Amino acid sequence: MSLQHPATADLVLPAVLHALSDPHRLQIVQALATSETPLRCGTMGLSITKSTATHHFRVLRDAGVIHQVEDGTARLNSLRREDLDARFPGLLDAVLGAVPAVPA
Amino acid sequence: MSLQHPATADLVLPAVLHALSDPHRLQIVQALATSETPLRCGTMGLSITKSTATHHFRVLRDAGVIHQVEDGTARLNSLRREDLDARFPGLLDAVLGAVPAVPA
DNA sequence: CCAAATGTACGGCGATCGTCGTATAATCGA
DNA sequence: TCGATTATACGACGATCGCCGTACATTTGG
Repeated sequence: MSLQHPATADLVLPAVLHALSDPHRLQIVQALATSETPLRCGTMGLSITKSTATHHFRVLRDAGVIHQVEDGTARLNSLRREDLDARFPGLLDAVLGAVPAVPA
Repeated sequence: MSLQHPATADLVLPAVLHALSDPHRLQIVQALATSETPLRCGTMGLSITKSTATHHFRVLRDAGVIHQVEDGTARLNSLRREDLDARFPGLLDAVLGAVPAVPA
């Protein structure tokens, strides 16, 4: 049995924006965006406990920002780029472009 | 004494996204975006009490999304378009483009 | 001057959020 | 088989959120 993900048409803006409004979740999204391949939960350098990380991944998945597939004991995460672009054109790119925007 | 607004350089993405993650606040932002001139708080058809509205306007102002100037007993609200575009290029447009995206 | 209008401040309410610890399930490697 | 690894589930905690009612401050108009 696979994991629950909202359909593209069911993505709602407030939920997506809320999912993106947490620094840790933004870090996850950025890590996925800069990766060629799906990433496991434990490989993103999050400075939080595993249970908290699980919570954040769930928020992102429930909002439709990421897609998760089980792979043994691990879980492979990927960005739902096309779905987000289809539903909210330009939004993801704008957020990703703004994330590293805290230079010296 | 005028109202407190964060400087453009002090705008932070999570706070802005959080401010935009509420339907009522999105409604305010959309109303301001589609208006040629600044709008008073009471002219946006919000189905909430005045004190709740005050709260939402404060969240938007603290995040740097809107600008408020006092005008007699009223308060004139405007979008900080240029500041947001400078700090987070494309973000506001993407959000505004996505807002009416819940048709039948 | 007084009343109406506009919006804020304060306090309270239930709900959600972010965090954690502990316990648990599932898979892989020795 | 057994232990290590990966991640979840559950319950708890304080903090914040969204909402409201009431009281208040300020300005405008009669």
